[in-house]
Amino acid sequence: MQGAARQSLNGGAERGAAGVSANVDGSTLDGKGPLFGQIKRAVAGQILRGRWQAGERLPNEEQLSSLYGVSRQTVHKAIALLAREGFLVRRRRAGTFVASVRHDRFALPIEDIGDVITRNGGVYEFRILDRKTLRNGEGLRWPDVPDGTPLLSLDCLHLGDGAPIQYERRLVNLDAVPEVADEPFDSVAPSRWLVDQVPWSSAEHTVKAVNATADLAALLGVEPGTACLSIRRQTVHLNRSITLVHFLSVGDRFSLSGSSITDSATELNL
Amino acid sequence: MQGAARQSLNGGAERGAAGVSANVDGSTLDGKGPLFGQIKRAVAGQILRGRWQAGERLPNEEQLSSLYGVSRQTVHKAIALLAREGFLVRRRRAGTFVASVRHDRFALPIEDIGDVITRNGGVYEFRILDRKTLRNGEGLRWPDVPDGTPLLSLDCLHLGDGAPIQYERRLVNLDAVPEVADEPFDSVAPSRWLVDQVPWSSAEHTVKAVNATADLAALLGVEPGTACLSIRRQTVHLNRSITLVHFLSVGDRFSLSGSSITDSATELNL
DNA sequence: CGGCCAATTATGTACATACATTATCGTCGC
DNA sequence: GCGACGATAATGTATGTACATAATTGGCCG
Repeated sequence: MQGAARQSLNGGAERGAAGVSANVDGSTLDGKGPLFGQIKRAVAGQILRGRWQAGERLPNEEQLSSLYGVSRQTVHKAIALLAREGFLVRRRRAGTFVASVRHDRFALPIEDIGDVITRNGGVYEFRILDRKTLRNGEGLRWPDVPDGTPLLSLDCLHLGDGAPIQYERRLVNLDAVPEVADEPFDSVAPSRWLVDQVPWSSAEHTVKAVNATADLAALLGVEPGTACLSIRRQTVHLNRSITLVHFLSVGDRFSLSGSSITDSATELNL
Repeated sequence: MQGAARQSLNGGAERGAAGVSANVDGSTLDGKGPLFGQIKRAVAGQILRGRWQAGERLPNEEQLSSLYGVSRQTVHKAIALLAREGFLVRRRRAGTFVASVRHDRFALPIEDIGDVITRNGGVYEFRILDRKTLRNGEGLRWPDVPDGTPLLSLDCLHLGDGAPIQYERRLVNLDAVPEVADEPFDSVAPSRWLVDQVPWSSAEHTVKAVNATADLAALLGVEPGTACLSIRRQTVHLNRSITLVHFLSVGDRFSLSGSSITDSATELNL
């Protein structure tokens, strides 16, 4: 059907011929989905199968367009996407190269702990252990926020089926989110509330492993020294620091898992 | 200069006029960088500043194009990118909507431990502690690979400035990567070698915190029970499992850090 | 020989146009 | 009223064309 669509799109004859010449070279399009996607798969396939080696230079857009029998823009779109996904590196005038270093990242979901517990069929609760307002620099300091800024400090415990899973220590910038001062957090957890209130944001994360202190161990109901996953997150919105939060989770009750960021291979069905 | 470029691109008069009409609506382009980027910033700005609320419907491409005084394709490119980045949701015939749920993920870099140490000015070494070949199911089992598959098993220690940083326990599928059998790994570490050999792949990861066992603690030179970051990674290439690796790192000598996957906000300078 | 400058080449952006695709909406007929 | 069905409105894809931008290349000149 897609093939048929293409036929009707561009009066068969010419592009049909071009298609044939492409096949000669072993660069066949599979006819599934949009043309640019077919080009992506074709090119990615060459790379994944090692026919185009790392560092090697690809034919230029002009050549690829005649090779596959499509317009340069269509090739451009496909190649530009592959470049954006990290498969290729492009340099003007120099050409397009198979990326040599996989600047690989893996993606871990940032999820509300409540969602995770609920999704896994558990019963989620949270408790606010402590709540106070203070000014930055008095007793503690949040480096990325000016001294004297009013802050809301929250200590919170998240439980799944009654068992403590995660301890949360949070600071919220009251200059940036003054409404938070009036929120009792008796039904909705702070993290959830913030997600709902502050529409979009970027964040920085650090993940490490720590041994539970005596206090923390008591809260989480484990032996002191138990390994805990520590996730520190700072959220920024419109260049203003919104919240700084530190999650501590019992190692064997909580983990992060995810797949490679470039789901291209999956996407590309290769 | 960009502004000037645009002037010369499209004979000043007409688009100049369109630009003015856009300004009336408060939707001014900043004139920095490519047009589609300006559109992205303008639209993302509306969202980030809450003028376009979650779930709300945007003007269609036609309207946006006359609003900003650019062609529909340019609008399309900008909007399609924002949609890909998760800011917008698009449905044919229905329109474009501000995404309500932030399907947020954060990205952590997967880097060669050697690179990390070297980049931080340290001296990197590694030692192969144990190397043997075996068949899957004999003594241990890698679930995603058929029983009986020949495997290479490697135990490896990574050191920074002489201090153990990370312990690596790895299985390599010899059916998928037979060349690995002949590689002595006396100068290049297994992870590095595999990255170089197996061109592209996707991977699954799990991160958690564990307490060091006595053996592990001895290897890493820490007290038994010290919190360690555990990263398990399974790599797949062309639907075949390549390698299964387990990294264990001393909590306070190693951490993962990264930023939100949608670096759009950063990208967009908002 | 070395450095500067101009030609060249490859990618990047923009517009116009056309047609494809897909839901939704409304209408017609039962 | 309700379902089928076609009109319609939105996004999605593809091509042609033109020009912008960047960087390599090579030649020219000192």
